[in-house]
Amino acid sequence: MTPLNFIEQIIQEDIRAGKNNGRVHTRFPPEPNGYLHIGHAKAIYLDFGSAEKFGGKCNLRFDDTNPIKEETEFVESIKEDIHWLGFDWEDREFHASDYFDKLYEFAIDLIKRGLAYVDDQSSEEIAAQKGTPTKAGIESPYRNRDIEENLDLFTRMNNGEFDEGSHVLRAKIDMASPNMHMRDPVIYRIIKREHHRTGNKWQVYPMYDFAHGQCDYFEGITHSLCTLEFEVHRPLYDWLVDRLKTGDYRPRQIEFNRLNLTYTVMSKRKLQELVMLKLVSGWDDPRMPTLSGLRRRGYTPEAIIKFIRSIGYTKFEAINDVALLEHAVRDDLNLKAPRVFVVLDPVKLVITNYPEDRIEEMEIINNPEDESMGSRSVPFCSELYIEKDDFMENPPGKYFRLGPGREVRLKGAYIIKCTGFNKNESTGEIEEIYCTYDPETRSGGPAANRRVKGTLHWVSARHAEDAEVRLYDRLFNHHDPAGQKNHDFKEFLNPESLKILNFCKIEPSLSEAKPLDKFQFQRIGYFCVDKDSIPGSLIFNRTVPLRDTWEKVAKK
RNA sequence: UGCUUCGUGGUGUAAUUGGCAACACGUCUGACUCUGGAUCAGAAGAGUCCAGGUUCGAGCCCUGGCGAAGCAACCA
Repeated sequence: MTPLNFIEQIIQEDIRAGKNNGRVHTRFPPEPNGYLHIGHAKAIYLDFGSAEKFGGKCNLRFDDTNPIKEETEFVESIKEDIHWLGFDWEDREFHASDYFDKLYEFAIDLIKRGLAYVDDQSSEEIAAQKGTPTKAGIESPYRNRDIEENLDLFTRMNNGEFDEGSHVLRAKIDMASPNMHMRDPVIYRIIKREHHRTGNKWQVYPMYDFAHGQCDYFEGITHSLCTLEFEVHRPLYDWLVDRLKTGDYRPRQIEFNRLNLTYTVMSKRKLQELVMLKLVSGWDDPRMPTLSGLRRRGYTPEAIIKFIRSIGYTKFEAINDVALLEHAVRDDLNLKAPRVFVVLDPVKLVITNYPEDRIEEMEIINNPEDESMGSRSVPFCSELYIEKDDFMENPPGKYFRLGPGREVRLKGAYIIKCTGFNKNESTGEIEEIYCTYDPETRSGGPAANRRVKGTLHWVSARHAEDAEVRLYDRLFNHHDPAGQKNHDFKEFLNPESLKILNFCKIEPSLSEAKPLDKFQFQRIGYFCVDKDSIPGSLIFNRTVPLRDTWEKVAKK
């Protein structure tokens, strides 16, 4: 049992205190103006997870109060991503726009109670009167218009009689409040744009602050969980709910820290910028922290949830090390991903004493972590490919792989000894390596236990197929690209975040792999079949490399 | 010279009627291994932003500082 986070503790106390008859009902309220990212996954896990933990429910509610920014395309991707993560809202899919009539009525009610007024000033004038955080604002000349005039003007605003920006409806609260959000906030503005759900029914649309708490109230939400930047909105949230509610029930807003990850950016605006400027291939580019990007990269929902559980929920604005995310996905894929042989950067290896016309089928275990995943057979012959990296002409002592005169194990096959190599003298490149094999050392054979320093993966040159492999790395080369004063985050894009390898050699069993299938390329990393693959021309995305201690040794 | 919130190993999170600062990631050893993976064993690393106070005893309570973030969209 993991201990309850501070929000779950509050919920538990509310239940004990009998608030809202002990009900727990949360909501996840995305704005359909972009794709969900891993920060949303943190909110989703809290919203759906805590409801589930206390026997409550969680609604999906699209916060679609601004028709300029929102589109149906995003609604579909958001639903797909939530389901992918493993959560379900059953029949409770709502939209803020479902409540436009009720919100409008409430606005009328506030006007009638003398708590809202129409302001004819421009946004610049209103902003100028708002004051600053350290200086009180001044009241609008329209603040004390009479109720009938307000009613008439607001009605005409919605009838389309006025231009956008010419009038707004404001709540009448306190222009001297130390909280800027209480200084007569705008609650309705004129927007003459077709809404993706209500069409042209409305000419006025409520602001976020005028919609969120009331929608919570209409839906019977008990705990409205959001990120820290809404902390200063809470007095306004409560002010509005207080004027709307008729009984004891009331929703409660609680704020938690948003998710920040090192070496990436998390704001929707910045992600959108990367997409628009084509600095990435799209919202689902495998380097993006979007859920669709992570999915395409090869992340599993289980890995994402495990990561989110490990970072917790607090009020401290943290930047989480992406290494923790990478650990979570390795941990998950280690148990799930079948092992296969793929040579990324091939060099030909010829076994000179192996009969040229002979082919053996080697039985290879699919996953040493899970026997139930069985085994497969991999063809072996006298011509193989191994990694260029796995051979050195003059290897240092700590190098456990192949070099002149050295012995290594070919995994699942034989021990071989290097007898020579062919080097292109003009380029310095090794073109072919020559070895002899010891027939007694076949895996499971009489001399199979002989110890050698290294084990290499390989593929048969006569059976291998070509594939494209995309090596993804961190999108940025600064741990906090968005947090650098006087620098645009795009300055820190990592020019090596994608390397494409075109003639990688894959073992024959992989030819039937389907998009999203995940594998461990033995000794290299975890990879996932890309959706752009077509039969006979596979593309693999690197999810994350294996922990590689040789790489560390080599750097020293 | 406002309001709100936050300061615990490198990173993140615990320590819930005050009781030896714990866990995970990362780092570094070593063992094992037909993946330089995984697994196993171990180590280093904070005395809790600072200064006072209450107390037998303070990360936790009190006072005063310091530092950081958010807030001045007809965005959410």
